[in-house]
Amino acid sequence: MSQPHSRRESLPPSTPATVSVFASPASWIESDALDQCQQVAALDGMIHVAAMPDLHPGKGAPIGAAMASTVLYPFLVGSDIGCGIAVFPIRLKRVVPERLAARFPDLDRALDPERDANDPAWAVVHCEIPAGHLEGLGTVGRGNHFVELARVDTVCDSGHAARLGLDAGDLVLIVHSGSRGLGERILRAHTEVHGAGPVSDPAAYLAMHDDAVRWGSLNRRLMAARVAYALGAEPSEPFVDQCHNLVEVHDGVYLHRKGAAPGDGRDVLIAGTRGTSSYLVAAHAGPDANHSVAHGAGRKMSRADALRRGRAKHTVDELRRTAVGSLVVCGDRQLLFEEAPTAYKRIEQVIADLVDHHLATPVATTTPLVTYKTPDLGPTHRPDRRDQRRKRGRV
DNA sequence: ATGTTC
Repeated sequence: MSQPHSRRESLPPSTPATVSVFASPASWIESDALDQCQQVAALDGMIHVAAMPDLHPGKGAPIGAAMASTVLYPFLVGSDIGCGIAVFPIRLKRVVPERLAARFPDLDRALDPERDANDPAWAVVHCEIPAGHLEGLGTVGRGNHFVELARVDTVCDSGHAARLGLDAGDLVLIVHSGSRGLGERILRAHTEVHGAGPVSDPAAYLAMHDDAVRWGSLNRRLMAARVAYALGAEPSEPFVDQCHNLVEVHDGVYLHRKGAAPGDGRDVLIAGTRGTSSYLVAAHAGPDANHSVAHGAGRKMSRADALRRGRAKHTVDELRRTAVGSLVVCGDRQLLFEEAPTAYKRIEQVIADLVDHHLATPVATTTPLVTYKTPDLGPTHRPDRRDQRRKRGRV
């Protein structure tokens, strides 16, 4: 077993917080992200920072880290409070990716209780809408968010998979999304007064935070139902739904997760990329890892780099029809380059690091068939001037 | 990641 402390940085004696990086030397971790871990470790009240193998630099705080502290810092969770990944079983009669891709609903358009009163997706809502927040309900958002139809590929632990009711060849919907404008509003309200400082009233923040976590989970269920109906299937209960951006309170300690999934005995889907497999794992991370595991492959390049280098390296067509034969529904060219599989680390290495450090055990892999990002260029699309210029050139 | 955008 490789030691999680092999990369423990030397800390000034005045800083009691420890930093553990759960990655092998073979895994590339940007030094900026490690610097951010040290900056977090130096915050008042910080106890322990556990960095996952998908660690990469974020805005202020690193992404792919679980941070335990006696003080609650909203910026360590970020604006997308409640973001997570849910996996739903889905049964379809015919699986023709091209046909299915064309049937995905418009997940940029929110569900409106009045206008869409008859939408059957509302059936999955069994509670009040958290915070009464209707804006953006049922929408996927942007960035690394997606809704993916995938097929269970390799079953690594047949007993565990059977307990979940999963078998090789089964179809699933993977939904990665969060609390949209609600979480952003909650962080902004804090930041406008306190910046990156701690909350003065943890209970008040946590009440709003918990609403955003519930809203994010409900949003994933609503989207899964919208997609299931649109593809001619019935909605289903998720067998995995884990939030990787949140704060948990344990015995007076605030455990901030930022791109780090709960790893204490739960099953987690660790997302690959739009063009590579994802891994369903049984997570069993202990206190050294702040009870957390990775949440995905992790970015290897910044969005700006991915855009610049991707334009030289890829065509739009190869990003929309991937190496594994899956389709990517995405009418936003820039996003397509930013989210290119080559902009991410290899998911196999991330999983290997978790296994080597005894944080997780693979249960099954999934292979994408159709990944939805944002509505495709429709038949009514009229390219603007810039698009026309690109069309004549490479892109 | 988000809402907003002269």
